[in-house]
Amino acid sequence: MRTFLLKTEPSEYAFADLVRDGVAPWTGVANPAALIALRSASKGDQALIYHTGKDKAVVGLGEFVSNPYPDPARAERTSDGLPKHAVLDVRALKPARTPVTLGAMKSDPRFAAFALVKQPRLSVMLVPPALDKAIRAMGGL
DNA sequence: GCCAACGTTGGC
DNA sequence: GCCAACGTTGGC
Repeated sequence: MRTFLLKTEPSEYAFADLVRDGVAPWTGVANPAALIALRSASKGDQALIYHTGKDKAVVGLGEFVSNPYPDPARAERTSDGLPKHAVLDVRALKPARTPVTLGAMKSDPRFAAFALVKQPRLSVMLVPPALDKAIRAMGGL
């Protein structure tokens, strides 16, 4: 089981919406690096859900309940003829007891090399196990 | 195939 | 609301 971080703008789709929906396809990933990360996920992997905008914090935990599959809403193909956009179904597991803020991660030297901090605009990334543990400990997840 | 112009993301 | 960082687009 690996853990990924998924960014979302809460005014568009918040963790609370995922809790309400139970399971939802994680759509809208267009950035190539984010798509590579998303395609590397599999059923059973977990996802730290991060709110951009005003919150700027990991606010909850989810779990992938499918493997990546082509986004049925997007017809674009790569030059190889493969579907360009991928989607996974995510199930809400639980909210963070305490949101883990970007500020808290930035001020913690363990996170210095973390993609969330180092690579602006990347919306899907693998979370290294040590940082996954740290975030879960900090957030009560 | 380069790269200038433009668009988007997301923290500040 | 601003703008830095990065992607994408399109003319050449």
